[in-house]
Amino acid sequence: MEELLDREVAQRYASWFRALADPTRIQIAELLARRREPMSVGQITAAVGMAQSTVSQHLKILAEVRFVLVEPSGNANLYRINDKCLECFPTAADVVMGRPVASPGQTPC
Amino acid sequence: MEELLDREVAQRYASWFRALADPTRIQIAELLARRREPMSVGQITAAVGMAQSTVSQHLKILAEVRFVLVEPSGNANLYRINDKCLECFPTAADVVMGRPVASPGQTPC
DNA sequence: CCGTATCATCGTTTATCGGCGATAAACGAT
DNA sequence: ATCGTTTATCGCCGATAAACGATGATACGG
Repeated sequence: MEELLDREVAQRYASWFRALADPTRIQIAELLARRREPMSVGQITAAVGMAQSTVSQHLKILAEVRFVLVEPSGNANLYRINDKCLECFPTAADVVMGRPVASPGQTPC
Repeated sequence: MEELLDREVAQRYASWFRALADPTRIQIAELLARRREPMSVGQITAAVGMAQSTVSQHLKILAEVRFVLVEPSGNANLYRINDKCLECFPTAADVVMGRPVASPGQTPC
């Protein structure tokens, strides 16, 4: 009879980790995080060196968990890192790995 | 021609995130992190409420990335959280999300 | 030595993922 | 209105993952 982390919270965290459970998405997220400015899908595709449809799919997955944000600009779609996740995601990693957090029992974002 | 995070580093980070890309493994890791003491597979199985073989498989995945450590004790196998990953994993999350890190260009562990 | 307890591994089934090419949809410009 | 550009979506495939039951290995207690 051990207490477990609430299943729904675990589900949410798992979805965040799953979004980064692919090396290409890691590279895309890190790229967008380093250049703080938005990038078009074409630029990202050129950088990654994979098919455009593949990159678009990865961006969709990253956007679903709101690690990246979309902003249509004229014809192109611009993606940028979500500054809020720059905080809440590493904090979630702390929680899972057992590091105490400022407001206990609260989800980090 | 954009610079990307090195593919091998991205692969390693992705393998870490993938290990936590499942709610059951999140719960197991958080449980082991909260109780800092080792637990047997039987105890963990009872806590999780899934088949023993399933829990064993999850523990194997967590152990492969060394988030948890195994220590055979008599008959039972005791699993505990790896204190070193309590540091390096959230740091990896920082790197991916673009937060500057103490020694740049170095992997966190 | 035998039985029990504990855990890992194997084989199976079902579902999801990651990649691609092809196609559709939205838009600006001509 | 049509064309070219840009992005998203669809269909497909091989590979991987998650769950289970059954079987196998290893240690302990009679």
